[in-house]
This record gives sequence, C-alpha cells and structure tokens, in this order.
Amino acid sequence: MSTATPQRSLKERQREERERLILQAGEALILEKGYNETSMDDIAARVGVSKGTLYLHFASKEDLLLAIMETNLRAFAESMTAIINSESAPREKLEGVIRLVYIGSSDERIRLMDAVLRVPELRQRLTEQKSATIATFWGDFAERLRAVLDEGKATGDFDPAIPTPVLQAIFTGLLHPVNFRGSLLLAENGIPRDELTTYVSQFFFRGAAAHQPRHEEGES
Amino acid sequence: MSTATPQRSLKERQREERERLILQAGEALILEKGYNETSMDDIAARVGVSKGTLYLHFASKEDLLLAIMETNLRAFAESMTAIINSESAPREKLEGVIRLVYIGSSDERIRLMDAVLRVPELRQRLTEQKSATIATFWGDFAERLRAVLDEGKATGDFDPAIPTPVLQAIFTGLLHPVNFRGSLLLAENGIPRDELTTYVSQFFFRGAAAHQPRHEEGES
Amino acid sequence: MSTATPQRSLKERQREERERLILQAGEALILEKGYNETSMDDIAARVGVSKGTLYLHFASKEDLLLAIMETNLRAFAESMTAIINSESAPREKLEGVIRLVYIGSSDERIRLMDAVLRVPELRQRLTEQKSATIATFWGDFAERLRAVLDEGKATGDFDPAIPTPVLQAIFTGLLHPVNFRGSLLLAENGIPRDELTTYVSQFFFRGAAAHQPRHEEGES
Amino acid sequence: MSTATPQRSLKERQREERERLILQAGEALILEKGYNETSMDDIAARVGVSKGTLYLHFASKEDLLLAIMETNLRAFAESMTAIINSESAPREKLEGVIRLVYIGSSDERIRLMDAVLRVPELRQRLTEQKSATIATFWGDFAERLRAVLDEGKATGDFDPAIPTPVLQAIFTGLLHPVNFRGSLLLAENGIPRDELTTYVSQFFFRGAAAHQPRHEEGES
DNA sequence: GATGAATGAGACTTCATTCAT
DNA sequence: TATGAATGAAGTCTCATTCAT
Repeated sequence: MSTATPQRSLKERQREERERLILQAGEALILEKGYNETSMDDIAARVGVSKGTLYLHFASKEDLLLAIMETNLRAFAESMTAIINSESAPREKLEGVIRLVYIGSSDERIRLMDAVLRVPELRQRLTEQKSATIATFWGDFAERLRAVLDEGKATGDFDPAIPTPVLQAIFTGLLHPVNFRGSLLLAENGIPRDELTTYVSQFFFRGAAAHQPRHEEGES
Repeated sequence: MSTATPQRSLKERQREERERLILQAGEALILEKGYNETSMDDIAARVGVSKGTLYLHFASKEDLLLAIMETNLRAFAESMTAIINSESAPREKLEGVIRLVYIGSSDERIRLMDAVLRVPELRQRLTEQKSATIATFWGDFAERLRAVLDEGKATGDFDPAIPTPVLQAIFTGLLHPVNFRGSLLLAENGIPRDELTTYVSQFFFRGAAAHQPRHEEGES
Repeated sequence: MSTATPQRSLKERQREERERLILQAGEALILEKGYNETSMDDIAARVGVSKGTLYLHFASKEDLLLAIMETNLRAFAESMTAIINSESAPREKLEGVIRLVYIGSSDERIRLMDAVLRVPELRQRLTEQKSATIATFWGDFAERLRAVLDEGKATGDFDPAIPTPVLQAIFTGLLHPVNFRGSLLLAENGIPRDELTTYVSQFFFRGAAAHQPRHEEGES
Repeated sequence: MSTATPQRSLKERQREERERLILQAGEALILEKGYNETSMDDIAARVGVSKGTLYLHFASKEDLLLAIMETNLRAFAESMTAIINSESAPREKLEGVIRLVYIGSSDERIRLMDAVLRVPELRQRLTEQKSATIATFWGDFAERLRAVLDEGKATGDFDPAIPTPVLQAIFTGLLHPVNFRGSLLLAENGIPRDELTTYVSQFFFRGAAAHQPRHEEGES
C-alpha cells in the first residue's frame, strides 16, 4: 500500500504497452483487409486480449482507428517537420520530403493512411474537428509547405506565376500513395526506388521552375 | 408476329429504364455514403422498388457495383479514346486528356470511381479478370498512353531520359481524384477550373520537357 | 368458330401435355436436389415456360408436388394391384411385389417417393385427407396386403402366431427404399439385382414360414 | 491462481449447459418441423437466447445440426458397441441390438436421425469426411456387424448361402425407423413394444437360419 | 481491471406467389 | 392464355457494443 504510486505507474506502463499493441494489431489488420473488413474480434484475437478489453482503451472502433491514424501521423509529422523546418533551401526541403515519402517512410504507413482515408465516415471525422491532433498536424504541414513554396518563389526557384495552392496540390499529389504505389510497380519493373525519387524530384522542380530553367537538373 | 417485336421492345425498354434507375440510385448513394455504408435496402428504397427487384437485375451487391463502374468507365473510355486516338500531336492529346478529366468529366463520376476502387474486394475483382470490359479499357488506355509518351519523346517533346513508365505514372497521378479533389478545393479557393487545367498542363509539359525547355508554355 | 369444340380439345391436349412436362421436370429436379432445394424457377426453367405458367396448372408448389406423387403412385398402384389381385397363391403374389419393387420399378420412382415423404409438411398433407387418390391407394394396398397375408396364414404358408400387422410392417419394410438403396449398394458390390431379389424373398418366406420352428425363438 | 481453475470451470460448465440447451431445442424443433422448416430464429426463441448466441456455439446451422447428430449418435454408439462387443453368442448380440433399437432407445432419437438423414446436403456432409466421429462410428458398427454375421455363419446360426452384405442390409433394414415407425403404429394398434421385438427377432433368425430349408426357395 | 458471453440491429440473399400487360 | 417483373416475408449470418462475473 505504501508503494501505491510506483504500482500505479507499473499499471500505467502496462496499460500503455497494451494500447500500443492494440494499435499495432489494428494497423496491421487494416492494412491486410481494409477497415470495414477488420472486426474488433480480429483485432482482439491478434493482440491476444478479449474484445471487451479493446473498449477499455477505446470508446469505439472509430476511435481506435482515429488513434491509429494519430500515431502514424505523429511519426510522419515529426520527420516532415524536421525536414521542412531545417535550414536548407526550399528546393532541398522539398527534395527531402519527396525522399522521405518515397524512400524513407515505410510503404505500410502510407498504405495505411490511404486505406483509412477511403472510409467516408472516418474521412469526415478526421476532416471535421474531433481529432484535434490530426487536424492540427495537417494544417501545420500545409501551412509550412505553403511557406516553403512561397520562399522558393522569392528565391526564384519556383515560378511565381503558378499560384501557391496549385503548386501545393501538385506537390502533395506526387507524394500520394497512388503514385507511390505506381512507383512500387515501377520498382518491380526494374526502376530502383532512389532513381525514381530522382525523377520525381527533377520532374517537380522542372515543372515548377521559374521561366528560364537552365540548369534545373542539379541532381547531376 | 408483327406486334411481337415492338411489344418485346417495350418491356425491354422498361427493363432498361429500371436498370438505369437502379444504377443511378446506387451511384448516388455510393457517392453519398460509400460502398460499404450503402445497403441494398437503401438503394431499393431510393429507387422505390422492393429489395428483391434489385436481384432481378443484378446477381449481387458486388455485381451491381461493378455494373455502375462499367457504365461510368465506358463513358469515360469513349472520351479518352477519342482524344488519344485523334490526329493531334502527343502534347495536344495529353492536354486534351487533362482537360477532359479536370473540366469535361463530372466530378461525381470521378469521385465514384475513386470511392469504388477503395474497396479492396472490388478492386481485386476489377483487377482480376471478371469484368472484361473494365480490365480491357484500362489496359488499352495505359498502352496508348505509353505510345503517346514514346511518340512525344521521338518528336522531342518529352525528355527521353525519363523512363516512359515514370512519365506515365506521374501523368496519371496528376489526373487522379486525389489531386482533382484538391483542385475542387482550389476551385473553392477561387481558382477557376480551366485556369487550374492550364497550370497542370503547363506543369506537366515543363516537367517532362526535353533538355532546353525555353518556350514550353505554348498555352499562351 | 364453328370448330370451337375441336379447337378446345386441341388446347385441352396441349394443356395436358404441358402439365405432363411440368410434372416430369418437377420429378427430375426433386430427384436431383430434393424438394426444398428445388425452386419453382428451376422447374419453370427446365420446362421452358414462365414461372407464372406453373401457377396456371397448380395452385402451389405443394400441390405440384402432390400431383407428382399422385402420378407416380398411380402407376405404381396399377402394377401392384395387378399382381396382388391375380389368381396366384399368396406367396407368389408377395414374390411378385418384391420383384416389382426390386427389379421392375424404376429406382427413380422409389427414390422420388422417398424424397417426398421426407418433407414433414408434405407427409402430413398426404396422410391427412387432402389428396384423396393417394390416401385411397395406400389404404387399398395395405388392406389387400393384409388379406394376402391372412390368406397365406390360412394356407399354412405363414406363421399364424405372428400378428398380421407385424408381418405387414416387416414386408413393407423390406420393400422400403432404405433397403432398396442398400441393395443398390450391394449391386455395386457385385450382387446382381435379381439374385438379391431371390435372397430377400427367401428371407421373408423363411422368416414368416409356419413350418416347424424347432428352436429358433430362444427368447423363452 | 488457486481459484482460477474452478472459476474457469464454472464458465465452462455454463457454456456447456447452454450448448446442451441449444442442442436440445434444436433437436426438439427438428423433430417437430423438420430440418429445413426449423429456422435459427425458432431455435433461439425456444432456448430463450438471441440468434447471435447460437453462432457463438455453432458456426452454422449445418454445424448445429451435425452436433445434434453427433451427440445422439455417440450415445447410440456406446450402447451398440457395448452389446456387439460383449461375450455373447452372435445371435444374442443381434437380439440385443434389436431390443436396443426397438425398446431401449428413445423413439425420438431415432426419428431425429431419420429426419436429419433426409436432408441431402447433410447426408452428404455426414457421408463425406467432415464429421469424423459419425463416419467412424458407422464404419465401425458396420464392420463389427459383418464380423458378427460371419461368426454366426461359422457357428451354424446363419445360412452361409446368403451373402453377408445381404444379411447385413436386411438386418439394418429391420432396425430402420421406417419399420420402427411402423412398429409405433403397431403399438398404437395394441401390440406392445417388447412383444414386437420378439417377433422381429424371431423373424430375422428364422429368415437367416441355416437349418434344413426344405422347400422355401421355390425360385429354382 | 479483464473477460467473453450475450445481444440485437441489420446485412445480403432467396423464393413462393401475384398481377399488369 | 402466357409472361416475367415485382413483391415481401423469411432465412442465414455478422459484428459493434454492453455487462455480469
């Protein structure tokens, strides 16, 4: 009884560990079978706990999913933010982001986010406001990306004639799993992942370049 | 006997009309709520028929969905094919396709196709072989697109240093609903649809341009 | 118009022909898949008419089935009655019946009757009163069979110590599809149908025989 | 830890109890209405649980049914095996089996097994291999029965001229519900169950007897 | 706190029967 | 008369969620 605090701390740790396990299992299953096709039973079974336990940690299936997203997005966000907040030039920052997505980040993470965003119900809840963390992250990232693009326009890297939102949409589009998955296919076709990254970067910077783009492909 | 044909034709027409109604309702509902969230009851209720009637026209929910896809894809395919088979230069063909997707085709059609492709089960069935029409269409389109890109390389429009599959992946990526939906957002942000199209085209042709890209933006 | 009568007669004949076709198809399908598993659609499809037409001939699926039974039973009854009403000795009559069932009558007919009697609902309706023909037939046959058995007791062929109902039950039991189907199996095992018939007859007559049963009934 | 076992045992017991209740209700309903006519709703309602609960215990209606069969067959098998493995003479063994079926075993059990075997789908699954217990039991029983009959032939009890498979078919035929149900009818007709048993035994042993059959086989 | 049995709403699908054409 | 589209009740099964132990 005198050790109440450490004991609680232990339980706390166990609880968090278990929660991590649940999120992991949920993630894996959603990747394997999709959100709708993954049942709470499936998740509980994979974790090795009872279904009821899931509800001790998450109020609903939807909430569990949201937590998974948050976990992933947070990790993603950290890398992204690190790059985009670095001291590099705009172009290098964007290259870094492209590399992060195409090479550095696990396919699975991206596929997961894609899979989740496919469920209208969840998409809505994510977009709305309920999940503050997530909304905040995307808002932040979008904002910083805009800033970088604007900075690039100022430095003459990017064509000021193209509205920043357009550049932004195209850039994130190139990062999207659709292309990424295409890239996987390419990988199967013999184009190595890093070479592909080079092409995509090159392509983006050429496409976004200001008028006389003489030496864009500094990839050399 | 002389009246046999018209009579049959009447029933036939009614049948087709009803089928059209079902497809429409299914389409609308899937757009509103997603595939999994749309029940056969929902569809029947919206059409104003009994659930059983749905099964008179389609063997299963999956088949109904596939039919919706086919209808849409066929329409899409016709426009696409017309453009890509035209006499124009490669660059004009691709511009045409971009315009078709960004302006010409209904948002809904694209959102629908996107929504459907998000269901793993269906994606698989589409990918496999069961739906010949669909598989054929995509295969054809991909092939012709490759041809156009290669032709563009030959004419000096596109950079031969970029592997065709990469160009292809980027191009289709730019057409993808993800970006398109981004574009919708942009539209809300005040950028008109056709202006957006111009930017995307420009971007692509710059990005894909052969080495000395001095005057790429022939959009003028 | 003057030929109204023959015309009607033609239609009449067509109607009967169609009815026969329906009964045939129903029979075949029930044999193949069982009663519950056979749908009205199945039957209509096999006959090549519309489902509605079936209801022009039979008020319900149950009635259709009953008609099938009647058709078959009637045919069966005729043979049975012919044998059991003949001038032969009791023993020969029974042998004749056994032969009829084991050799003469089509397996299918027996399997059909068996299949039908397996549906409680139908069994009840058959047993009750609705289907007069059928009830009558079985009643008649049972009665005549009893008479033959009694006659056999009088002539010393059968053991008067065995109650006639018992003999009757055993006799019909030996005729039952269960055994019959067993016999088919035997046939597959190399015992020809007619030899089997001999064994069954022999067995029955030995079992039922009046002749000095010295020590068999060890029941004592 | 010391209480872990009993606690689990309690739940275990409850689970088994409930399962027993479901099997019982299923059994009763199938007897009343037949397999196809009994819905899962019916069973759930009779047990007083929700439909879903049924699926907690049995994966499908078919499986529930199979479990019912197994329960019954197992009980049946034990008695059968006890008798047929005893030290008695062949004849006594068979008498024992007859008594078991005609007197010892509940009518319902036999009617149930009969009802179930009438569903083609189930018959097949039983025959195939899925239900090891059941298949095994019947195989064993059939084999032992053959052995007993052969032994009887050796001791002079049964006529070696009759092929064992034929004797076997006739014997099991006499045990079959068809006759049994006939016997029920007889019982209603005033013939007590044990007397009936005597007649059936007598009949079988006479029919199968080896002793000088003077003129029975008039087939010649 | 953890369990997992129980729930019950709801999903997809089938089919005997009716009825307008 | 024949058709076959339409119906709607019923059936099997799933699963997120709750709650007594």
